[in-house]
Amino acid sequence: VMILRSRFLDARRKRRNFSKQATEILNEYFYSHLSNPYPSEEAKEELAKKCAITVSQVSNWFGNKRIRYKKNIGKFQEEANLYAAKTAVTAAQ
Amino acid sequence: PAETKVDLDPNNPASNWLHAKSTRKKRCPYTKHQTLELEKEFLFNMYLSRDRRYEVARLLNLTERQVKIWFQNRRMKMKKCNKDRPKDI
DNA sequence: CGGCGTCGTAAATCATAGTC
DNA sequence: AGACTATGATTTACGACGCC
Repeated sequence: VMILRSRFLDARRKRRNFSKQATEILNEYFYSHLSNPYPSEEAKEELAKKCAITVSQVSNWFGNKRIRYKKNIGKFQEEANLYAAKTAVTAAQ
Repeated sequence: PAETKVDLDPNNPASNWLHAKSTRKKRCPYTKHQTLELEKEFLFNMYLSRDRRYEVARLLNLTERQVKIWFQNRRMKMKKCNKDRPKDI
């Protein structure tokens, strides 16, 4: 039992990348809240539901995204423009 | 008029959400031995008395503050595990 | 007031997935 | 296959705030 338990916990590190749609949703939120990319608990829950992942995973994603973005804004410029354009189109209609 | 340089801070992207005090100690991963002993102590009791904390810190060559924070983090970890996996195995 | 509690996070690091 | 990069998760260390 303890072995099974520990294996389950270790399995958290055997991750799979999130789906393309999930990453899309998270990025849309991140780049449309670039001035304050800190979703509230409620917003996290909604994102988690839409992405079919856990709230913890949403928190992890934003933590990683914020630090990696800040560390190299240039590298994310193209991505930033892409999502900025996308949300602009969405807002337009 | 090139102006091709990347905007590290001047532009509007507004990365005002910077954090991190300059005085913050760099994260220093603990050794297997330190972690194992801390885990054993945690198994014994989730909350540490002042005396016990002093002893553990001395034995593991950590500061009392580090031991205190380790226990705080460990309790949060336990809580998070319970939240992500409510059911029993 | 002082010290330890939780909560949310930064930053570094880990471990594996994905790509070339 | 192997080296290298991307990415999700975990580990230290605090700041903010709460309670006694």
